Amino acid sequence: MTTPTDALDRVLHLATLVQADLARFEREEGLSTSRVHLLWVLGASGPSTQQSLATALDVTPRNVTGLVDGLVGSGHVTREPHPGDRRATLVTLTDLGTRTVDGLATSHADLADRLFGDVPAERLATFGEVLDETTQRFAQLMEEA
Amino acid sequence: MTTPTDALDRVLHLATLVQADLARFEREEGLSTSRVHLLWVLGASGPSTQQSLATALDVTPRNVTGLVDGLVGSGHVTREPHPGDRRATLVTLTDLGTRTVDGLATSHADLADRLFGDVPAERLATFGEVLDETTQRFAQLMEEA
DNA sequence: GGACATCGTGAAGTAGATTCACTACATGAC
DNA sequence: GTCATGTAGTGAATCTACTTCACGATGTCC
Repeated sequence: MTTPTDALDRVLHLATLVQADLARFEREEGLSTSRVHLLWVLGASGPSTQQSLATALDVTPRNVTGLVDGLVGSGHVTREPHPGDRRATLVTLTDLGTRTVDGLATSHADLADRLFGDVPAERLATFGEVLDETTQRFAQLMEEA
Repeated sequence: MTTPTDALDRVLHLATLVQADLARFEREEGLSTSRVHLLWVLGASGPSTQQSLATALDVTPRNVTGLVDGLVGSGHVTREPHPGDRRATLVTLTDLGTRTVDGLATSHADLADRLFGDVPAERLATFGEVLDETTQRFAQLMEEA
């Protein structure tokens, strides 16, 4: 018998394990969680201003300055002038940065396959549906509060 | 159709949302994530030496010193002499600390109920089983590496 | 051409975390 | 007993992430 608390605890437990795997990736690449997060967002959204990165990462613009400083230093991104707004800079992935993001995506998909690849389609569908419903329910709870 | 990557992403997404809810709790209590984590461990294991806390939290003993300093200051824990080992100190929850841990447990169970309480038992069972199998598969992958 | 908002960054400070060195105590060998 | 070695906690110094506040340089709109 699975209780609601069981279910939540297991979700959190799995998430913790996956985060540990991410930490391994970070160690191998010599990058911190925050910097990898920034690279990931940059890979998803393309060249971005530091403002938009700050919004996406939910941190202050000042913090992004520091993270980008580090990533410029390690050769993962460059600061390019923004065409059309001389206040802003466009943070852009270098080849190294692109390879890092690709590697992360590959490793992520790989892990997903190894974890869920053998689950029968029907069970996986139920699993996904329950998660979806739950996430929606969560959003609803947030609105009420 | 739910793909393995979908499934993993949704798990991570839900975990992120739940963590946001935890952050709300922390703000309300005026505590940081690390300190709440320490309180939680302390609640689960009872009075502990800083060494064992360091192991449980997977941080250095020096770091525990700082966290306990803060929690002593806020009145959530006390440092008691260890009976039988004068090198060690026993970190113990105060009444306030106990109430905080209880509040966290309640809020956690509450959230779980609101998220999973309406899921039919059979679907919830499947959900729990898939998570369990996956977590075990993860442990197996770690051993191989 | 002002008034006002926006983009990035210097300065200063907080919290979590680390390593290294050191003191106090414990323990087992002799 | 005492001596060697290991363990518990902490001071000092340092790192990263993060914040707020102030400020200069641009953009925008009437």
